Formats: sequence, structure tokens, C-alpha cells
Amino acid sequence: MAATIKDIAISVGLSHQAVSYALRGSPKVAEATRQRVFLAAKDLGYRPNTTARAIRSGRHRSIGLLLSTVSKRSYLPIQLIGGLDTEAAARGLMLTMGGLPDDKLTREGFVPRLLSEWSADGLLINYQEGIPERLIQLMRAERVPSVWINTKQEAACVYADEIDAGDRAATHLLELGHKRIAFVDFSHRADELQSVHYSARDRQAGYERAMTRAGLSAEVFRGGGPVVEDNHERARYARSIVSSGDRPTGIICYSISTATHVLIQSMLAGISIPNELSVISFDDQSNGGTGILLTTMIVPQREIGVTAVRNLAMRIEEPNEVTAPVAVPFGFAAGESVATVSK
Amino acid sequence: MAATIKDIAISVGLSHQAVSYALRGSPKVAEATRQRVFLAAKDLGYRPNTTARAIRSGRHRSIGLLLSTVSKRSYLPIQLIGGLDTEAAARGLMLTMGGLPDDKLTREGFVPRLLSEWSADGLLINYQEGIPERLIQLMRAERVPSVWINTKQEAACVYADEIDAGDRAATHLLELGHKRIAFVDFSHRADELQSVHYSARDRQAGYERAMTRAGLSAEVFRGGGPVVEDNHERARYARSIVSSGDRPTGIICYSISTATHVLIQSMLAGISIPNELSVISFDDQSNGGTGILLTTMIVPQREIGVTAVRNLAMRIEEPNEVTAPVAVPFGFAAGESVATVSK
DNA sequence: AATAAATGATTTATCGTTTGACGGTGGGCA
DNA sequence: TGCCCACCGTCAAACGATAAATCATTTATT
Repeated sequence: MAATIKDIAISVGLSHQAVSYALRGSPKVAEATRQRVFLAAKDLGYRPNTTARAIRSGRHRSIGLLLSTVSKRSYLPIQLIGGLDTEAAARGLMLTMGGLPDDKLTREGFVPRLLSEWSADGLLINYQEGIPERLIQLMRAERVPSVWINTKQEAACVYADEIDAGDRAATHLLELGHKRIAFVDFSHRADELQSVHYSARDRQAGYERAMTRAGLSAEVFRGGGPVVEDNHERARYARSIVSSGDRPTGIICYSISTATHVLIQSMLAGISIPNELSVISFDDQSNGGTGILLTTMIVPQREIGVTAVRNLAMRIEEPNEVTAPVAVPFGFAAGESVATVSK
Repeated sequence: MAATIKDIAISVGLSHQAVSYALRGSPKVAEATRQRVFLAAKDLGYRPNTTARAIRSGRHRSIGLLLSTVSKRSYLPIQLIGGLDTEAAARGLMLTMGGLPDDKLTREGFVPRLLSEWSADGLLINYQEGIPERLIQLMRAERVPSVWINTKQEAACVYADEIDAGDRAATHLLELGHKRIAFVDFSHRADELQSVHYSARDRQAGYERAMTRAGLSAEVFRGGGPVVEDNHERARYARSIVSSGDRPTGIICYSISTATHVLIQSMLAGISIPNELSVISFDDQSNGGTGILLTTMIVPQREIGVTAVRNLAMRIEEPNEVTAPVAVPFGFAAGESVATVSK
């Protein structure tokens, strides 16, 4: 059915090996011959069989995407996938995924299968949760080119620059004249801060850096727990913050759900946003229901995806090159939840 | 490095072909011999090279996942991925994805590449938006086993049973004594209903079916437009519904964002949920900020994934078997937004 | 003019596996 | 005793490509 190099060879009267060289642009075939080969290839609708190619050359032109997730409610950002997909396609790489921890067996099996059965060229690791020691050892032992996504660590990794984002969010409010700016995070308890994702710490750290630079003091409110369970408690906490007599004029929210709590409680308390209170958040602009379009720092998912594949491709080509961690800057989306300070 | 069947052959003193037969359980080798082969295979840490296998047998044991999305804000449910992943792994199938419409080139290229370069065995198509005619023709022409996900159509497909879900949501409220039950959808305008995703029509249809069966009349409120732009308008609409003098006692919301609008406006209007108003929604229980845990009909993403892979595997084995569309029932999650009718 | 180097293509070998044709061995049956 | 057949394997080719070695021409060097 599908045309192979042998079909091309017959059609142009060459050996199939010569066709192979020609198609790959080897200097061993004459330019004129190459032209003929390309023409015939196009004519016959030839497409190289990557599978056959892989068996001999050892390069499969495919990379694995090792998935993982903390919670059942978690989503895989389509923008991240989009970035991965676009860059992979541009480089002729196929993206094979698996390894979700739903099933122990699946999880254990994916990486070995990918490498020895599939002879994949490299691995993208998308772990929000803690990285299993076993996995790290496996990577080292097999010397598989790999890049971690959305994780800050010593090895090759690509992540969003949370510190910078926290700083920029604060700076944005400072430039509008705000002096009392608070950082609010209902997604993590203060006492569990060390064990959770670095974004919880880094966004705050960036915020604090900007405040210190401006010679102002930081105010941090933390609370809540697992997402759904303590929703009432969070609502109360949000209320106590916004309806306090000397509340801040600006609030930086760690997450969209934190922001929604703040917005709703402000509305309930009759506090006008952005006139009486400026709110800036992270992630997504849509906040499902308040009617207020948030000003947010946007996780550069797409860019992270593109960068990750690019870096992995580099590591595959040059396994000995040392690849440094890459921090991708956040995007900024102006909404209607921020204003110059009133008084 | 990695052991091949030849290594096994040497170790047990057989031809490599015999080993091949033994490993695949062919009746051509004696049971005792097979045992020896398996032992040696385990000893040497043998893993079949799928790539080499594919080139000869034509079966790659891999399936493609063709992605697509309407909006930039869309997510790929991790539960769906989980279902696909688990079932694929159980069947020894690898899952290769691509084809997002970010880039025309990528999109056009993915399917042909997957099939002719990759020799993938089948295709899962995850299209929420309209299905390109070109794609359908391609599938037909190439006779690729394929299954559509989350799409209702004549060919093999797996989708959530929206009609049933709408019916069950209404029935749930009816059983609690509600008579005035409304269906609210802020995600679609009434005039665009025909052109949008069937879920918008089917959830309503199910609701209407249940109401008719109970001998009650349906009340449908639709409005809004693209998600972010008309948020204010929606908030107003929600307010007008819940603060109306003779409002319904129960509301079925098409989506979580619709539900959030309803909840917030109820809170602002001082209407107690669920005491004065019962709300039941779709999708996700978390509603980011109101503090109320919603009662919802949950899209069976995981089950859809499992079923889709299972069906595709069947179509790959038996290409001539006719596979009917499969409707997977929704899950139900009890929350705290529904109560027996007050008066 | 003889030799060396460059050029362009062919030959042969190989990757790891599957596949179909074929061949010894031994037992059952007439 | 002879014949057939089931059983258990081996052989050799094939899959679609790559890679190295080799060979036949030209073209350049002295």
C-alpha cells in the first residue's frame, strides 16, 4: 500500500539504499539525483516509516510524557499540551503519554516500557506532587535524556517564574500608589508550607521582595486546607479580612479560588472592587460567577511546553551538554479588578 | 545492552525463532520448552522490542489521541486521560497524542504521520468543536479503526448520557417534593442552541422529559454569550431569576459557572441555599468561593476513557464488527445545595 | 602518462522480530 | 514392516529502513 524507499528506487532506477541517502541529504548522492528522488517520493506520496527507521538507527523520534497528578480534580492545561504538541510536531517528534498513578501497575510500567519496548528518545516529566525517589534513580541509571516540567530542581527543568510573578504583581499595585498590600492564600495552611508545591512559597517570596524594596511591610494571610472540605471556613476568613476596619487597599491572591472568595465576600460586605479594594490574582481570568474580570498573572503554560520540548530535544542531541533550569516569565492580563489607590 | 530473543535463544540452546514462538504462546513449541524460555527471558530481563515487532507484523500496539479544543481556556480532564491511560496500559497499548489546532500544520499533519510513519493501530478523536469534514473523509478513506470521544454521531463513539443526566437531576428534585423546577443555562444563547455542543440541548431535553412525565411544566432560562465578555450581564440575569417574587424552588444549572452565578446572586439577595432554593448542577462540585458544596451530576470522564479504549481495541481486532455508539451514565455527587421543598 | 583523490552509486550486512515452508523424530495403526 | 501424521523445531526470507565497505568513473596532481 504505502510507498517505501524501494518503490522510489524502482521508479527512478536506483538502489533503495541510494534513495535512503538521497532523502536524508547525504553528500554521497549527486544533487541532480537527489532532485529526481525527491520528485518521485512526492509523486508516490512517500512517507518514511519511523518504526523501521527506529529499529536500525536507534532513534525513534518520540518522547514520552510522564503524567502525574495530586488530586482527582486536577486538569492538564490544554495550553501546556498545545505548547508540547506544537514544538514536538515542528521537530518531527511524537508525543506518547502515560504513567498516571491511578493504577500502581501502570505507573511502574510506563517508563520501562517506553524506553525498552518503545525505544523512546527522551522523557518529559510532569509531576506536581513529590517526585518518587525510585523514578529519579531510574532516570540516572538509564541515562535517559529527561526534562521536568513545572518543577524546580537541580536537574534540567522548566518552570514558571513564580518569584518574579509575585514581585511583578506587587510592583503593579505599588505603582498605582498602594501602600497596604496583603498576600492571601487559602489553598495552603501556614504549617504545611514547606511540604507543598514551591509556587506557594515563591509567589509570597516575590511579593515580599517587592514590598521590602519599596520599604513597606508585608502582610500575609494563610488558611484553609484541602480544597473542598473547608470552604465555609475560608469564606469566613475572607470575610474577616475584607471587612476589617483597617483592611489593605490591595490584595494579591495566591490562586483563583482564593480570589473568588475575596471577591464574593467583598460583594457581600458591600465593598466596591476595584474602587475600594484592588485584587490581583494568578492563573485564570475567569472567576466563574462574580461578574468581575480579574487582573491576573498568567502561568505561561504554552511557553513552558514549547521550552520543555526544545530543551529535551537539545539534551537528546547533546547528551553531555549541561542544561540549566529555565524559569519562564508569567504573562499579565489586565482586568477590571485593579485601580489606583483611592486616598 | 537490552536482551533480545537471540540472547534467550543462546541461553536456552534454541533458535531465536523458536523463542519467538514460545514467547507468543504458539502451539508449535512444547510446554516444557516454553517454561525454559520464559525463565530465561525473566532472567535476562527481556523486553520485546515493539518497534521491531511492528515493522514485521504491521501491528504497532499504539493508538493515537487526536486532540482539539474550542477555547484557549479549555482543559483536558485528567480523569479522562486517566481512563484512557489505565485501559491502554492494561492492553499493552501506547497512547500517542497530538493534533491540536494551534497550528494548521500540526493539525493537518498529525493523522497522516500517525498512520503512515507510525503505523498506529487506531485513533481516538476528542473533538468538542465541530468535526472537520476533511477528517471524516480521511478516516473513511484510510479505513482506520477510530472511536470518537464526547461526541454523539453515527459512527463509533463514546459520550456521556446527557439526556439521562438531565432527567435524573430533575427527578432528584421532584422526589424531594419540588414542583417549580427551572433549567438555567448562561453558557449558551437560545438562538445559537442548534450550533453548539449537544450537551446544551440534551441536558435540557432530559429535564423536560422528567417534567413532562411528572405532569409539570418546564421553565427554561438561557442567556449569556462567550464566557468572559458578558459576565456582568449574566450576574444581572441570575439576580433577576432568583430575586423574582415567584421564583422556582429548584434550579438545575447547565454548568458550574451558571451555578456559581446563581449561588452568588442568591447569597447577595439573602436567599438561603438549600433552605429557600435548591440548586443542582453539572460537572464539578467545587465552585470556587461561595463556600457551598454543590450537588452535581458528574461527567463520567474516567469511564468514558476506559470505554473508548476498550471499544477501539475491539474495532482493531474485529474491523468488520459494527460498533454502536455508547452512552455512559453520569455520576451523582451529593452536596449541600439541595433540600426537600419547604412548603 | 601514471597515480592519487574526489565523486557517485552499488553491495553487503544489520537491526529485532515475525512468518511460512520445511524437516526430522517417534508413535499409532493397518 | 511400512506408512501416515502429529509434534516440535529449524531455516530462510521478509519487514523498511540505516550504515559501512566497496567499486567504478571522473577529475585533479605531479
